[in-house]
Amino acid sequence: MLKITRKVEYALIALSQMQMKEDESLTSVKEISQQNDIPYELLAKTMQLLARAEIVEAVKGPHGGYRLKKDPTEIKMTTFFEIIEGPMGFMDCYFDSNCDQIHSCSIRTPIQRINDSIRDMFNNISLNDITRSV
Amino acid sequence: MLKITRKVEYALIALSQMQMKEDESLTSVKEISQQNDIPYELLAKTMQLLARAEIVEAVKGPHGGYRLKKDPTEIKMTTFFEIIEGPMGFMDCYFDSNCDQIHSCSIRTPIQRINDSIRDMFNNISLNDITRSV
DNA sequence: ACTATACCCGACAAATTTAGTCTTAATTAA
DNA sequence: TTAATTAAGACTAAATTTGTCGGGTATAGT
Ligand code: FES
Ligand code: FES
Repeated sequence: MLKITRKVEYALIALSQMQMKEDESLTSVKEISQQNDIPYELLAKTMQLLARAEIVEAVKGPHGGYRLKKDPTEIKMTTFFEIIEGPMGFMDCYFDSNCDQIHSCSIRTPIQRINDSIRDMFNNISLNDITRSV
Repeated sequence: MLKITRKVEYALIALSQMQMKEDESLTSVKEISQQNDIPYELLAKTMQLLARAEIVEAVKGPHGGYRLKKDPTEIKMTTFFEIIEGPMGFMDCYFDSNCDQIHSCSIRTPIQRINDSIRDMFNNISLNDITRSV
């Protein structure tokens, strides 16, 4: 119930490796997947999500690959998670508000508070906090 | 990836309702499941978990049911979650430590930190913080 | 003693979500 | 032109969550 998914894990590993390299240098999916024994296709799709969100920049063709586009210091983990997995909520009732019991529900408010706390927490952790080498 | 499960949700609703009643009074699974439109069998199994963990006390026979056994103020949410769902970790590698990459893994330490933050957070929220009426 | 009502427990099945695969583009360096 | 790379989406497989079933045990009321 509080577990990171593979896609997030793979993305973090990838970005972490990219950050260890020189600024403008490119890293290919093949490289990362081989070095870390990550399924190529899955990592590829995940990198595409990051590219669409402009976290990384893609360069096609031979010797192509990805490089960082945004400063990881400026990216909140909340944002990062949602890029990869979509909206993040501790309970369903906040997104699909077609919950019948929404008026009578006794735990809605306190769960909402927890939800906010979790978001606060991840708003205050940057991508760089996880992917930096030091 | 950060979502409460039904079993936890149902347990919280149940405990919340029980807390609204008089101290020694009993509440049956049937009662809770009907009033909140929760699948009877699933709620029953969930209550059994709480009974085994001595969060609640079961009384068998006609007019039986459950009553609170421990003070909800004294129960950490971490404990509560783990009673219902088993060990809670942000990444698998902490429990089944048969991860090949555990030595070379670049994100292990930072993820560990997040894991600790989450646990800290839920160690500082009591069951009562969620189930109290006021 | 019998019966109805409650909790107990584990095995099963269905539904949902996550993980992984495959196929077909589009781009570009050499 | 060819090989290497990203892009995108459909598809399958595995894992997890959710819900069901069938048989127990205990006990209050009669
Ligand atoms: S069950 Fe939907 S708001 Fe509580
Ligand atoms: S992948 Fe297992 S410790 Fe990082």
